[in-house]
Amino acid sequence: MASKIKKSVSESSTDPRSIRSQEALASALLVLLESTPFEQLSIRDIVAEAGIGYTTFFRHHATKEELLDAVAAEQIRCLFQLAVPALDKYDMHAGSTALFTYVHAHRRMWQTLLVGGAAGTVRAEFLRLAREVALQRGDPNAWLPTEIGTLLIVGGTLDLLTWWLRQASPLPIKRMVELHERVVLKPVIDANARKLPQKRKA
Amino acid sequence: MASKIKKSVSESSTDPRSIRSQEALASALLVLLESTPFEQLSIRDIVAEAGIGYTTFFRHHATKEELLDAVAAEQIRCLFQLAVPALDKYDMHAGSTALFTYVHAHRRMWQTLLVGGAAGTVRAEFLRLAREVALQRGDPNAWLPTEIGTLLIVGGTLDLLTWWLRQASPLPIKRMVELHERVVLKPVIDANARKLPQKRKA
DNA sequence: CAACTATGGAACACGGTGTTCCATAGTCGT
DNA sequence: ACGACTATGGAACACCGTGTTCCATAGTTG
Repeated sequence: MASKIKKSVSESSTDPRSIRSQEALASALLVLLESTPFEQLSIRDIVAEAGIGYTTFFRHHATKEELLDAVAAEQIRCLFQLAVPALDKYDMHAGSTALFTYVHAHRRMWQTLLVGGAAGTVRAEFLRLAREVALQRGDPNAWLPTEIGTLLIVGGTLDLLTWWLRQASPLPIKRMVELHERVVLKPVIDANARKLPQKRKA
Repeated sequence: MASKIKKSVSESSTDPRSIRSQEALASALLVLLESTPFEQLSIRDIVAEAGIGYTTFFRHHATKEELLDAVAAEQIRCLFQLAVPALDKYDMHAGSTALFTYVHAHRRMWQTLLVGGAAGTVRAEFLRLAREVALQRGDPNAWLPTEIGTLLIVGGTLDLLTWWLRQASPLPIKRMVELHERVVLKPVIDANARKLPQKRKA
């Protein structure tokens, strides 16, 4: 009882039992998300699927949203690594291709994360990550505010991905990459390259 | 007790009392949304604000989501009317300007609808309306699938609006319209118009 | 083996949902 | 103004999910 400063539930102990519980919760959530919208899941559903006790849930996460955040954040980090090059004018094609290829390879999982009720959370997390990168690279003097460029690229990319994941017989990766580059990436990159808010013609 | 086919709560009676209740609920929701995220609102909160009985709520809406849908749908229809011309290549500027002007005039309300927890619902409803329009106008042979064009324009526009509504000291309407046209509308319209790669110039 | 720690589970308080039943007050046709 | 109709408010209720506390137990570590 020495220190009572923080009761943060994210202690992430190294105890095997703790780790097992955490992983059981994470994969249980992913399994359930394949058949049920997130909002409709109760904590009891999740612990039942995970095979752990109800009380134990709260020893790891304060709410089910927190669990979702943790699960989604990890998957998103993976995807984001691949997507970053797409922000680079010269690596655009490679980045875009890697992105769609990866999503296609894990189609089912991304359907549950992007098409289902978790979409809002996922989108927010992506934006958070993207903002970090954009802050370093962004040109403060660009015609297009960095914030907006980030917003439109992340938003457009996720919209495109979500649409793609909904299709019963989806367009080929090549085609999606082409669309992505031309309608999402290129317009923003072009707008970014254009400086000259001051000297306006006529 | 003759027919029991449907218990649809959307009877929308013409009885003055019924109408008063409906309107009280709608404006109560809008008031509460200005201070509280939608998910955190209980039906009890809403009926208290509206000054009607708890039971009465269920005589008009099965869930609070249904109430939100009804309220949002009406506001969205108004905004959409103004936004439609923006989809037209030649009315683009007028449509875009009308859109941002209208939102600015009702800034507070659109903040509650677009920035808060209702954002998902609003986005979905916008898309639904846009799809109707796009289906009639869309060229099935265009390089860009109509669905995707719609998706990107609606998504991009709402992203832009949401960002704008978040700003403490927002950019002027003129500037937003310029951004909107160049980074959201133009790229899609261009992609729609041509089947070949094109050289864009500043 | 012994100290530690995570777990499972029961019991509980609390709050929101949605229903039923009924007395009452508002509405409408005549 | 009167009577038939209908929406309302409210109480009582069943039900379910959340989140806590307490404690016995099983797993972990040295």
